[in-house]
Amino acid sequence: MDYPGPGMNMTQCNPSHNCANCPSRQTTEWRDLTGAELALVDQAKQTRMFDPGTTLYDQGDEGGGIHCIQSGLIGLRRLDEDGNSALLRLCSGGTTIGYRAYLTKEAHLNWAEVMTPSIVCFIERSYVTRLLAANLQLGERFLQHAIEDLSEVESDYARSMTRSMKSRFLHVLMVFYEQLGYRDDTGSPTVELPIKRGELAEMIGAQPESISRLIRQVQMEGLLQIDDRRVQIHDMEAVLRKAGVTF
Amino acid sequence: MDYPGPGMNMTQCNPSHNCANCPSRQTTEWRDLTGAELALVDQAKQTRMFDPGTTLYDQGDEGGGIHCIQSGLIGLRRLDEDGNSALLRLCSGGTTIGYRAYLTKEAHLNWAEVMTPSIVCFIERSYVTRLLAANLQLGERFLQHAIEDLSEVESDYARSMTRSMKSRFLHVLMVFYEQLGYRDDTGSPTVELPIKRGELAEMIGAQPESISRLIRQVQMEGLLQIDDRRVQIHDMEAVLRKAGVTF
DNA sequence: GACGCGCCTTGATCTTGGTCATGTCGGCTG
DNA sequence: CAGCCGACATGACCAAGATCAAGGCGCGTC
Repeated sequence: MDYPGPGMNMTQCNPSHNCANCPSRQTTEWRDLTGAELALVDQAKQTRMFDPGTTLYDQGDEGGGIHCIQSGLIGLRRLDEDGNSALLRLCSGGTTIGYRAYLTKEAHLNWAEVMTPSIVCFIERSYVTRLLAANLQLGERFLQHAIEDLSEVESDYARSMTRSMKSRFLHVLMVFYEQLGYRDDTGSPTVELPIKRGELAEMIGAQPESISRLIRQVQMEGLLQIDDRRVQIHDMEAVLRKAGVTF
Repeated sequence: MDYPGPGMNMTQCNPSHNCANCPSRQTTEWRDLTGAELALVDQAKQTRMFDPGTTLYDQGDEGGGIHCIQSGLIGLRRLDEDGNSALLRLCSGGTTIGYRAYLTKEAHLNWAEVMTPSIVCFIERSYVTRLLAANLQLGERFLQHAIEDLSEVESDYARSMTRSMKSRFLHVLMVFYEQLGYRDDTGSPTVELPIKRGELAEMIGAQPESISRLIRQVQMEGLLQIDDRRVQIHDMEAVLRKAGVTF
């Protein structure tokens, strides 16, 4: 595991820090653990740095415990029998993944691939079990997480059945803008995409060539401009409308 | 509300029965309630019979409480801004729906339409809250339900991105066969579809015409035979393979 | 510098599925 | 019985994307 190089878009964190001062903890299930419980997690967790392209767990692996992303970007992929892969979701710092396989005691249904240099903690099954028994709110937090994931996937699913590639493409751009967007020097809404073209394609069930064509098309329509991974939105109104985003 | 007519494929149930002897209760979240808790549900619940085409709740409605399907078939639909509708899921007896809106205190994201004559109980928010406080296992049951729904929707979502219409069509037929299938006099695997063509189309994000064409196509390939709503599977092996079902 | 490689783009062509128009069948109603 | 309506089927045509093939560009390595 190399230390992530300069220029990478990630929070620089000391991997040997403890949970009590983890910048991401407040958005995780662990947010209402007591000091003693937190100390248990600290003692139990294995913190590691991962390079892009590496794997946290494979589809079919036994779900030994829970991964807690401190920083970076993790993609959850699903592979079907014919080798087609879909990128179901991207998870960044402050998210736990693998909780479903833990709770059902079944194998992972997805495959977790590191997309950008990441720091991820792993908490082994037996410790999670102890924590769940000790802290009743923890179970509620997992329920809440499951419900949020469910809402989001269900929306994505409905969208995949009713909207065109273009609409879905614009939608993922808007999701990235919501998470990472800013205004550039000229005041234009701008966002740096964290993933490459082929991965964008996998997010909407398209081929990479279609993404290229969609980019050209929406640029010619004057909706936005994409250079490399920088997206400048020129007509936010129209983009939101075509993406099917409600106000 | 008329009493469902003869010939409909539904469990005949006295709508004024109590939960303790409800045939569907063992598969619901209420399965481990105590006698006293069950009595509370009995007192609180409103049981009604619904005709096909009627609505349990609309997308956007406030999620007042939880619906518990005793018998019949309920479709959960999602409508987008342009009026396109997707049939996300079918729920039958022994399932609770609307728990997400209850738990998040937000509006229903979907729209629940009655597909076949159904008997459905409604339990008002305040009673569910009392039950959740009284019985800790109940929360776990909802967590379990959310996780099962999540797994299923995620699989459907991945399938919608990676597989063709034909594969997805065969897949829904297999799901129906799994739930309702039987062997006819000649021993052929057979299933009576509970919904019409247009609704099959909505389940896979297609148009009704495409379903007609798919039917003709798979019949000509010798995979199966469909007359009206009766499906006879001739080559189960091939159907399962093309549906992407793993053994 | 030459080469290879990954990522991206583009064009040509083909396939899939959508759209539109029309027709049939069966059941229901005046 | 005539007329109507909803569900389904079918054909002709069109459009959105996939597929296949080729090439450009940036970057690391020998």
